[in-house]
Amino acid sequence: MRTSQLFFTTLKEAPADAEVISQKLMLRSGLIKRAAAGIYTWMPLGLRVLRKVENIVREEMNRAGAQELLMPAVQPAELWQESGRWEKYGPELLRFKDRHQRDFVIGPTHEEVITDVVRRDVKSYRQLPLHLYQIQTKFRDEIRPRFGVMRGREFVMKDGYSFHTSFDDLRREYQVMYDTYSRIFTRLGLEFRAVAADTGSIGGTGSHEFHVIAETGEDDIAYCPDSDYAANVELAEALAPTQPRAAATAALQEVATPNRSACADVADFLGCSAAQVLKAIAVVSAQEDGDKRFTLLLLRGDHELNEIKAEKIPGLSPFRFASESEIVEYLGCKPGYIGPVGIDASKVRLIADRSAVQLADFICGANKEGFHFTGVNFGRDLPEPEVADLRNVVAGDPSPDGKGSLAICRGIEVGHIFQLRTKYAEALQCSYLDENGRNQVMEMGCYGIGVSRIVGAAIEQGNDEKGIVFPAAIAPFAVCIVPMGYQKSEAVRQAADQLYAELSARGIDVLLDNRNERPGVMFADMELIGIPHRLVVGDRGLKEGQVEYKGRRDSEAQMLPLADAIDFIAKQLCAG
RNA sequence: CGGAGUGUAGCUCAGCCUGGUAGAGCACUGCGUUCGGGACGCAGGGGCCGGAGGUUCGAAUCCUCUCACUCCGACCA
Repeated sequence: MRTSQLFFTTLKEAPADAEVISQKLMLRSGLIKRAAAGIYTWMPLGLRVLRKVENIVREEMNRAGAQELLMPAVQPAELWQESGRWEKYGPELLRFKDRHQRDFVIGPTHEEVITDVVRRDVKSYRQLPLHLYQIQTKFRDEIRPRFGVMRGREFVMKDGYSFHTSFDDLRREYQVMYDTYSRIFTRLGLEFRAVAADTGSIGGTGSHEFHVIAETGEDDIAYCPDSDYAANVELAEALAPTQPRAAATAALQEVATPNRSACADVADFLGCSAAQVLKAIAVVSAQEDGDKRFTLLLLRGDHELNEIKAEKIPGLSPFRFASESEIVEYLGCKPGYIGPVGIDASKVRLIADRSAVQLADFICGANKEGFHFTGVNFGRDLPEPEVADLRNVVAGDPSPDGKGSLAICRGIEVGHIFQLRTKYAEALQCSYLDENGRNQVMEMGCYGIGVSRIVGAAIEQGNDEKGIVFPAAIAPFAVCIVPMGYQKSEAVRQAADQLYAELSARGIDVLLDNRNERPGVMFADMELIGIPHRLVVGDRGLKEGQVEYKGRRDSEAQMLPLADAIDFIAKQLCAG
């Protein structure tokens, strides 16, 4: 392609509302244009990048034996009602009515549609296993779209669904996909990590997320530098301390802590560490009989509650945080000074985190505004509570695999694989006849890749002060030719045209900048849009029979004999 | 949903306090000079100052309402 034929415009300044570097650079380089909040047009240059990502994903999915299909973006409400998600999905699901007042949704995901497809046509165990996938535009009405294409409302996703006659076969395919995803992200040139994950709203058991490591990621990942353990902080287990609880030495004492309600403030005021303070979080859960059940979750003052872990405690789910008035009603005390001492165990359930229950001579609220207890001990001053893993792990915690300690980093979730089991197959009656002619519900897996998000994530990982540094595999063009005086020098024009023709003939994506621009403008644009390899053709070098080469990450350019340039570039591309 | 902020040219912004009928830089068009790191000069095109209503002789500017967008927060005591 020649720049004279390519519709692209670059900006010197990014729009003021762009927050993260990938968003700024995508807008400045003209890869995308914003149409509305979280909704973007992919311009020709950006679309080339998106297509390259898609094609790598497609190639690897096909290689793994999955078949591509394309499902509708607009889906009938009946399927969502059948699966139960019409009620459960919430406002992220964009719903609308057609002219006949029939309900529809714009698909945020396609479990319902694919299950409907498969249940209609798959009747026999002989047709299984089956893995179908699509690369398609999804819509989720996010509360706060941001970070450009990384949390857009409309986005491109590869979603695949596999169907099996047994859990064992599902697990086999799950492993195939784990390996396939690892290949995909490796080919894309991304620094990534596979992490154990919570299964979230889609449900099912067994799940891994694939994260691109980047400071601007929205997820915290706990990993062990000394082993291959990695998990989303949502899931990572906080092990119980190994040493026994220390013996009680202090006497229970009520102390005034006026206007100190936050744990850190109380600790400060009393001259100790927040780790010595017990934090009580009041939650309310609805019971089956409709009554409210009140629970105090006990954590060390320096730890954070992990709501996902708490949701998994029997009898607690679903829960919400107690309102101020409910706290006053149940405990007779304003929030900020509540604690587990002296409360009626028949009315209020006590659940302590594994680390919290380890405390001795600790500090907690006295259920009296402006006062805390010090020298508190479980078993002596209050009953032993139930114990559970309630908190987020923190850096330095022991790794759950027993091989060192955890570190925390940020990640951008670009892939997610699930063992759905029979959740949707059961709801939608997706079954087959086995060898004995018996009806059996299918086992399902589902596997997603955020195709458009990958473009943003790749730029978060690859950029410098000049602009984007694309991995070669997804750069809009592999090579650019920047001629010095294309419109003026016959020699330059001939050499540049010939290089262009030969590179094109080898199937290499090459961009010839034949604009009548000053060199600085061309250099700046080619660097901004992240072309990995650059050839500069000028009269100066041609006199010596040479052209200049510079890799996007190189600090210095080098001269090459003109005759060797094509082979040199081909070699660079093979090298990665 | 709560709080804060911003809406003026394609992009970045000034002007608003103290009302007098719209500006700069970048981008765009033409001409000329320039030409291996985002050139310069001259001449241009482009804005219902987010929308509606009000105050006023007169509103981008003051008041009210509305819409859009952005940021922060949404219970961790």
